[in-house]
Order: sequence, then structure tokens, then C-alpha cells
Amino acid sequence: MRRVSLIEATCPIARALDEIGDWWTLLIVRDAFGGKTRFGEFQKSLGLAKNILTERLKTLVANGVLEKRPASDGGARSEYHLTEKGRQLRVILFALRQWGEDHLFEDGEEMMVARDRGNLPIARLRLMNSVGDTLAPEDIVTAKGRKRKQTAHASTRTTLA
Amino acid sequence: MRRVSLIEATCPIARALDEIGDWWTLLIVRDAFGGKTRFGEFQKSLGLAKNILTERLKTLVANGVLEKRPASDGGARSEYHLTEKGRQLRVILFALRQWGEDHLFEDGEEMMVARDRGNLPIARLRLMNSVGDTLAPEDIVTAKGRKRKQTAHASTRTTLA
DNA sequence: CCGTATCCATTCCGATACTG
DNA sequence: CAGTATCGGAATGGATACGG
Repeated sequence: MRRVSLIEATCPIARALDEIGDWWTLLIVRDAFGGKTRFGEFQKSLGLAKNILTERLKTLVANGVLEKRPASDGGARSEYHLTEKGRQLRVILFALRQWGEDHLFEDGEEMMVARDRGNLPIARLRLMNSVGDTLAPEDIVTAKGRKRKQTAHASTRTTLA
Repeated sequence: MRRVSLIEATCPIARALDEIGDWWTLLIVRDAFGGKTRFGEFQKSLGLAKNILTERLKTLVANGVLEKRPASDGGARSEYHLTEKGRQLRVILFALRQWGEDHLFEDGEEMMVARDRGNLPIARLRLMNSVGDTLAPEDIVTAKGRKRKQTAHASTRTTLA
């Protein structure tokens, strides 16, 4: 897809962008969260060329973000469903949404909004340290380290411990 | 930059991707958070072609993510600094980091990690509703709405309500 | 309906040379 | 050091035609 691959970078941001930093990819994932599962639904919703969609879907399946299954009605069609890895992209999508809302819309402008199933608003994402202090953007630094062994599923933990 | 512009989309995710969804852009911003300010620093760190960097920096400045200033030492050089809008991209970068850490590294693999200035780990980002319930990825729905007037600065608020 | 295949225009990106 | 200019190969993306 690109001249230089960052798959070997030690920066998780670089690796993440290498896998889902493509322009269309996160929009496909967004639609998958919206309940779309079929080729034609994505194609109609996004308006992208079918060959591009084919390739993006293949990559997403190969990377374990989407799962391809035969259609539930037994037809010849396929369905694409988010895997757990894909479902965890929700935080990234919401971070993008929050920033877009804050900086790319005028007050009162028509805009898609997110709510939970009970129609409650979603709380803003905040950066905090492990003792709960809210951090300003510049309060974060990076250093060399190693990935810690995961003892419990990531989505059930609230801190890095 | 692209055939179809999503600048008019009513989805904040689409607009955000339209502005910073480019491949190199978030890596430049990441380096800016790392304290880099000069053309050569970005170029050396990222290894991208200079003409591409020139264009990306121009776009970032035009979009108000970076600010171009004369070098503080009075030389002919310029410095690029994050604006407040740019600083608020930190949440997106951290969401990418968190997902990359979880899914793109093996246990024990060498990896850049984030800490706060006191060397405390950063807490995981969680999706919650306005009353503090943690939400699963599928507990979020979208609907038509309008951008609410901002009464206080976004970074000081903890919920949308 | 779900893709695959092909063609073509545009853009991206790297490399290099050049200017101040 | 900080760009600008230019070139060419590769990838992107739109459109269309075709096959299961």
C-alpha cells in the first residue's frame, strides 16, 4: 500500500497507522459499527470504487479487524463483521469524533451525534494517569519499554497497572 | 489531496479524517508532541521526502494545527509549534497508541511507552456515558443532531452535558 | 447482489538537484 | 538548514465491463 512500512516500528502509533491509517479504512469500520455488513452497503454508503473496497475489505479481514462469513440467509453473499480487535477501534473513532466536533463544526451546524442506547450523551475522553489526575496534552512523555504481558482482557482493565 | 472531499460531511469522524486522516500527518503531529519543531528534525525522524513534508506542514499550518514562527534564536529558520487545536489531537494519538499496544505487539516486545511527567502510567481511555457507566463498543448509537454552543473550553469539561 | 478485472487519470512519494 | 522544483515509479481512485 505504501513505500515504507512501519510495521516494525517500536512506536505503537506508527504501527497502528500502518494498519488502519489508510483513508477509507476507518470509514469502513465506522459503517461496520453502524450495522453495515454487506459489500453493497459499504459501497453505497461510502461511494468509493468497488475495486478499492474489495482491497480494503481483504486487508481488514487479513489483519483480523473484520471477519468474513457467509450470509445468514444462506445466500451466496458474504457478510463482514467486526472482530473483537475491530470493536476496540471504537475508542479511536470516538476520539476522532470528539476532535471533529470540537474543531470542525460551527455552533448549531447539523452534525451526527453519538449517544448510548439509553440516549444518554457519551462522556468526553480524558487523559488521566493511573491515580486519576487529568493530564494536559503536554504532560505525557514517552520512553523505551516493553509490552507487558496481558493478564486480563484489555477491555476489562481500567489502568495499565 | 483526494478526489472526494468529506469536508461537508455531517459526520465528525469523516471531517476529522478529511483533515488529519492522511498517512504522514499524525506522525508529524506525534513528533511535534515529542518536542520537534524544525523542518529538518521532522524530515530526519520520519524519513519522508522533503517535498511531501513541505506540503504536509503547509496544510497543517493552513488548518490551524501547527503554527509557523521565526526561530527563537533569530536565525532564518522557522519553527513549527502545535496550536491548541493541535494539542487536542493528543487523545486521538493516545487512542491509536492504546490500540496498537494491545493488538500489534507481542508480549515482551520492545515498544515505546507513555508515562506522565511523574513517571506514572497513563490510564486506559474508556468510553462512558454521562453518568459514568462504562460502555461496550456496541453500546453507542448515532443520530442526527446539531453542534451545541460551546459555553466553556472543551478541555475543561468532562461531559457533553 | 457480490465481487473481479481492466483501463485511465490523478495523486502520492522518493530521489535528486538547486536556491537562499 | 530550510525549503523549492522537477522527474518518474507506484499506488490511489473512479468508471465500466464482466462473471458467479
